[in-house]
Amino acid sequence: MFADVIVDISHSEADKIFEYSYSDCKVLAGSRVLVPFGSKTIEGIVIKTKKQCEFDEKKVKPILSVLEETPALTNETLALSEFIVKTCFVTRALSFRLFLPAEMRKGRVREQFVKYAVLDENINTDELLSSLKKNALKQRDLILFLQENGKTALSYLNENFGSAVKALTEKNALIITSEKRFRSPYKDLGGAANRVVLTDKQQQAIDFIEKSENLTTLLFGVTGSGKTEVYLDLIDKTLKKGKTAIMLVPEISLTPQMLKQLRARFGENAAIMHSGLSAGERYDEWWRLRTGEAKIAIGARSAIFAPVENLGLIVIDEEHDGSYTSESAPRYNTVDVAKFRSHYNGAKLVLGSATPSVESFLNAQNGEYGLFELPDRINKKPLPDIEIADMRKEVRRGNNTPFSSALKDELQKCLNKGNQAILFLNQRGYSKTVVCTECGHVQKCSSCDVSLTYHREDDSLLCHYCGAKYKMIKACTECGSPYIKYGGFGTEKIVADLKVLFPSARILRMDRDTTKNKEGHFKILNEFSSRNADILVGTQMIAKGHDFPFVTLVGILDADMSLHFSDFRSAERTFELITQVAGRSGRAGEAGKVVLQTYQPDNHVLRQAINYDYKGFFEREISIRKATAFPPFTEIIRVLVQSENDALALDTVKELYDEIGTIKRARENCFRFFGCMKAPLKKLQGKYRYQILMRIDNGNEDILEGIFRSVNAKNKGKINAYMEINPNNLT
DNA sequence: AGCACGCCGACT
DNA sequence: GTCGGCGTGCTC
Repeated sequence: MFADVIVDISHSEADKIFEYSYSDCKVLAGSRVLVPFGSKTIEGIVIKTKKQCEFDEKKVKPILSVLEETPALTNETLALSEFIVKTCFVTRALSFRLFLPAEMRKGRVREQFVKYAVLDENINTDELLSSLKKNALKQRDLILFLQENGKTALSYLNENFGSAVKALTEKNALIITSEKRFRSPYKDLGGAANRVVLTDKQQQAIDFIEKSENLTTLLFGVTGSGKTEVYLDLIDKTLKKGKTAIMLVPEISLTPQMLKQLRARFGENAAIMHSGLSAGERYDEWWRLRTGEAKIAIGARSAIFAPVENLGLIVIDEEHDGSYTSESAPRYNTVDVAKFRSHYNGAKLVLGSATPSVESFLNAQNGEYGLFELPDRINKKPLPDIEIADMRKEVRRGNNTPFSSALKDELQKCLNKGNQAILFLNQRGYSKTVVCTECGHVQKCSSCDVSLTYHREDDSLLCHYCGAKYKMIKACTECGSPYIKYGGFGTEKIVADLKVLFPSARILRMDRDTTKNKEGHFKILNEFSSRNADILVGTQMIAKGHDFPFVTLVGILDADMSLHFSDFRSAERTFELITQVAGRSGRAGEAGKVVLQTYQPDNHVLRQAINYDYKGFFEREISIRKATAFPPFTEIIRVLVQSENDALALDTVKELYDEIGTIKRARENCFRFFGCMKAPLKKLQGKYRYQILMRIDNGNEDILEGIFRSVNAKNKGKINAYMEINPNNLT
């Protein structure tokens, strides 16, 4: 017999089928195998078995061994991997890695086995008992114990019966078996599940999704509308039908509270796939899903590749979230992968969001998705009032602090009442830039084309792009002047200023710097939710998911920041961010309040956000996208070329521009160049970067293949070139 | 990805 | 004359 094998080498030259022979019937499609390849032995995956081989039979080598008896990939995941190869332009080896826990490759994790002992059934226990010496009481007890309890862990017996175990083993009275043990994380988190009675609206949502003719439903519900209960109930129902489910949440939402809730509700049926797990735990959770012992896969983006069979439901919570698109190859789109699995299995797909991506909402309007709305908060509390603070007026009045007078007043009121406040600023560090007042020189990173951020905590200058750390300067590095000015402010400075304004307030800061150690997030969130602090200052990461009942004030310090990105999605991002952050205010007790500081108070995105007018925002945004021919009506393609050698990178990008130009000429009507230029970040981590931006009309994705081949051919030596489709950020 | 084979420049 | 630079090609 022969097998088509893909070897675990992610290189275009090795990205093809290699045929091997075998006689062992354990070789199945999807099996991981060990094969000789050139002078080495490597791992590979069988994609097909067959009776005839197409290659020169004399040269075909045999498969050395099958790594796991259960094939790691199923028919579905094999097909899905083909889909990834075709749509993400990656090698098959790389696509397979999505489906396997990292620990599985190169045998990095040893499975844990537990030994059990049981009395040999062929032995007459009465005879055995009477044959014992009178003082062999322990052996007697052990026999009686095993008679009563049957198979028991050897470690337990050794602990309680000591040498008697050894004695009976020597008499061949015991049969020792070894069974695989699964480490199950968060096992102890269980507790009583607090069953919530569903509201009529939630029940309607469930009925709608189940009865809908569309496989996909967009569940459009404001923050706090109880989407999670809808998901959990749907999962319950899926399990009762004997099917499996996948639930995806943004990485940041996988809090211990959430895991606890899920464990309480689903017990061992849930497998949690989380970056915080140890290698062994992750590996075991994967196998629990693969063997069907666990039926629900819960995790961030990558959990969409969970090895479950008989899939009945996929839930993607916070569907619009940026973390669902992969930043590195394979650059897959999670929603597209979910659609593939949903179609393959006839499984329902639920996309939930308070601020759906314009693409999803358009699909819902077109009737491609079902649409169900949860317009009210579950506690009937109105969404908090958002007040705009015009920072231009503040500056005119001579207020150069990061706080508008409105925000200061509200903070004071909030603290007086003993409530909590959250201040949001998407900039960590103390000051964004360090500028010389004499010559105007701005301190820059030596390997990136960006200014350095001052971090007062460790008195250093950090590059937020490559992580480089420099000593804080005493004088300008250009002119030697000691007069240095700070430009722009970050979370560190906000905390420092707050301490002056409100000396008795207890303040916490949550950003990448304060959460870098393990469980850092949870410690801060715990401190805050147990009311050990009054004000929480933070970046992006405080925006979603957390429910703090005593927060009555949210301050958005610089609402404009995300509007300035040269990205077709910046309006969408801004709307989403404001809605998410505002949703943290007034969740339980009294009505919440939001102060939004901006230099462009008339901006339509901000106006619509403060009125929670998603549909108004959508209508406007979608008409702009249509008029300007941007996604979802077209696809934006970006080719990036980078090299430590500036001239080489420039030459290469020009060559590529010419080559792609040839492709374009054959398809003029649906292909447009935006140009060939320096990347917005000309230099990053010591590499000079150039890009080609272009766009193709929907339905012409076949063009991508040719572009990809051109781009990939440049990848050798000191050149790194890659292609992105609808990139999330243009840096 | 590795490793072999192969064709041109600086030495024991 | 050889030793060795890494450019090109192959691995079932």
